[in-house]
This record gives sequence, C-alpha cells and structure tokens, in this order.
Amino acid sequence: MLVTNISGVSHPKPVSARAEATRARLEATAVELFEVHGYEGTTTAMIAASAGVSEMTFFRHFRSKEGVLFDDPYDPLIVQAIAAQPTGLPPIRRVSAGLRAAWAAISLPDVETVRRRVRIAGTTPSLRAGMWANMARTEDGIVEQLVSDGTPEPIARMASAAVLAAMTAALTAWAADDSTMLGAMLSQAFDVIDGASRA
Amino acid sequence: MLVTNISGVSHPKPVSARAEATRARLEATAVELFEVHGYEGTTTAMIAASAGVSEMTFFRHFRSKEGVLFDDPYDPLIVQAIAAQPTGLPPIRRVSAGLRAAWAAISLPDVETVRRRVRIAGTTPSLRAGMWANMARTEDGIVEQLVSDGTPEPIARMASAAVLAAMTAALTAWAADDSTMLGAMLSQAFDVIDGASRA
DNA sequence: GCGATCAATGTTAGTGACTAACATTAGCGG
DNA sequence: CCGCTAATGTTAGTCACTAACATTGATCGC
Repeated sequence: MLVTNISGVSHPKPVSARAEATRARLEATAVELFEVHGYEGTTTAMIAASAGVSEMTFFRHFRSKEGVLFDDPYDPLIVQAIAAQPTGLPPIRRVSAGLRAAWAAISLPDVETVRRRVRIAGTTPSLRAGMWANMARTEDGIVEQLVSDGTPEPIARMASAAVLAAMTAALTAWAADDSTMLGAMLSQAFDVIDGASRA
Repeated sequence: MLVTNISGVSHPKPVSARAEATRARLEATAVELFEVHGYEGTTTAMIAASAGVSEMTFFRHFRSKEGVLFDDPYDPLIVQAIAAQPTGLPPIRRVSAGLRAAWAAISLPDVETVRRRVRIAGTTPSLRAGMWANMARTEDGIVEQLVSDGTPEPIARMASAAVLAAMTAALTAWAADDSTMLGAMLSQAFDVIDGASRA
C-alpha cells in the first residue's frame, strides 16, 4: 500500500476479521512510533508491545520491519497502461506515457496516509533502497510487457528503471514538502524523462 | 571500488601496510566465498575465519557485509564532466551527456574484478538496493552541480536518479552476460535516456 | 449451549549482522 | 632492546528474523 499499487489491488491472503484487525493495529502503531522515535529508533519489540501482541505475531503479519511501510501487491493497471501506448515510441517515452496515463486515470484513496509513509521512507537513508526494492515486481512487469512488444531486454530494463527512479524521486520530493501536489510532482518527473524540462 | 569511482580515487584512510594487507585479504576471501556459497550463504564469521582474523576485524575494515562489495569513495570526475556540458540542455540530457563523456574519458583499471562484483550484486536481490545506495553520494554531487547551475532541486534529483538508474541497469546487464562489452552497454543506456533507442 | 477444530497467537531457543568496552599483541622508532 | 601506538582479539551484548512446538479462541456441526 504505497505507490505502485495505484488501483487498490489487495493482498490475496484469506484473512479472518481478527487477523485483519491485528494487522491494522500493528500497522498504525508502527507508523506512529516511526514518526515519534524514527524508523531506526523503533524496534519490532516496541511495535509488538504497543500493539499488545508478541513479537512473533508482528513477523507473521509483515515479512520484515520494512514490510510495514512497503508491501504493495503487484498492480497490473500500470502495465496495462504502458501496453496501451503506441509501440512506435522509444521505450522510455512509452513507459513515461504509460505511467502518466495510469496516474491520470486514478485518484489515490488516502493521499495523506501515503504521504506519511513516503516521508518516513524518504528521510531514512536505509529505507530509500527499500522503496526501490518494493517496485521490483512492477519493474519486472513493465519489462515483460516491453519485451513482448519487441524491445530487447536490457533496453527495456534501462527504460523502466529510469522512469521508476524519476517517479520515486517525485514521490519523495512531494512527501518532503506539504505544500506540493502529487500530480504536479509526477508530471514534472515525466517531463524530465521526456527531456521537456528546461534549465 | 565499483562503478561510480571512475578515476580510481582512493579512500583517505591513513592505513599501515599491515592493515592494508588484511583488508585486501578479507576482500579477496569474501568475493571468493560469495561466488562459491552465494552472498547470503556466506557469513561474516566465515569470511573472517577464512582470512585468518577475528570477526571484529572484519567490521573494522568494512562498514558492513555489503561494504565489501560497495564502498566507492566519491569521485568528483563525474560531476566535473556534467558541469562541462552546456547548461542549455534539458537536465536529463545534461546528465547523460556528462556521464557519457566521463566514461569515454577513462578506462577502468581491472574490468574483470568489477564484473565479478557487479555480478554478485546483480544476482542477489537484497544487494540490488545496495548498489543503488552506493551511488547516493554521486547522486548528491550531481544534484548539487545542477542546482548551482539553476535547475530546481526536485528536477535535478529526478534527472540524476533516472540516469543513474539506467546506468545501473546497464552495469548489471553487462555483468550478467560475459559476451557483452561495458562500453556498448553504457552507450545503450544513455541512448535510452536520450530517447534515441527505438522499439 | 457444547464440544471439536483449525486459524491465530504465544513461547522458547536460536542464528546472523553488527556494536561497545576493554585486553592483548605486533611492529616501528629511538 | 624498550616503549609506544596501531592493529587485532575477547567478551558481552542488541536487534532483526526464523523454526518448532504449545496454547488460546472463534466458529461450526450438533
């Protein structure tokens, strides 16, 4: 539930109401603690204790400590939007146009929640990499689509990595400054990719 | 000593001959063990034991296990090359042109060593992020240069993130396939950024 | 209601990366 | 050869994370 899951695809876990409640409680507790003590200053033991469960239970609901912030299920919407772009475009343009379209087509459900999370990630050096890793599946999906339309794999990977990196930069810039708007930042990022941004 | 240290800038540590020898022994031992048992299958205790030192000594020479593979000191050459590009170009073009020039200007001392390391990093999911983190200082340097030439900071960060991401993709693609040449891969990456790459 | 069942949680014990504090050794200059 | 300091060793810890097994609790057939 961060940024590459644009349309709100949910986890396939067949969860009971109790489990879902526990997960939600852990998630909320964790984010609050991160904001107060910082990510590194918050231990998984603290999160579990504050949520009233054992540490083991924390790891049953989240793959890792990072997993509290990053666990986007793969969202096919992005890949579909890219597939819809003309194959005649240079790959990087095709990806940027696709992402532009994907973002324009939706409206994020709870923008402020996302902003809080991205802010934590953007201000913690060790988490910047995690944000990137969270997009791995999305990158793979984009690459697969480009390749199936005839783009050589290395080229496809370079193009998607570049665009997703610019997008990530846009997200962290947006999260860091409350006066900015997500749409505007993303638009700037795609403009940068398209070489349309000057100076 | 990986990829963002193009001109061989060395660490500023005032090292004795003995310490340098120990460091080199640990480094070589570690890479060999990584290649045999995989990165995750190699413990720091194994590395230390194989090198004939205590585990503590390992961490005195390397910040972390990842640090064995990634510890590029910041290389000002790249930033200089970017600074030399015309300020009239769109930021992303300026960065790609600068990196193109930087890579053309040098020849990597021991290409095969680099390839071994990048291969380990590229084939270990948890290390892909580390490669990226290793370039943080370089990214910051590029951003600083662009900003001092009038580019707004968010734009500068989007542009450098995008180009470095494409470059990283080129490096992993090169390392994964022994029949490819580094220069050709990098050239392709910059072509992708410039939108010159078709299909 | 009542027990059975299975998911959800707890407990315990461990591994591996990494740190801090303090003790020891080894090589160099005098 | 002595002493000094850098380099290394030892010990004892913290924290993220895992495995194996025990326990609770909600829901379902009855």
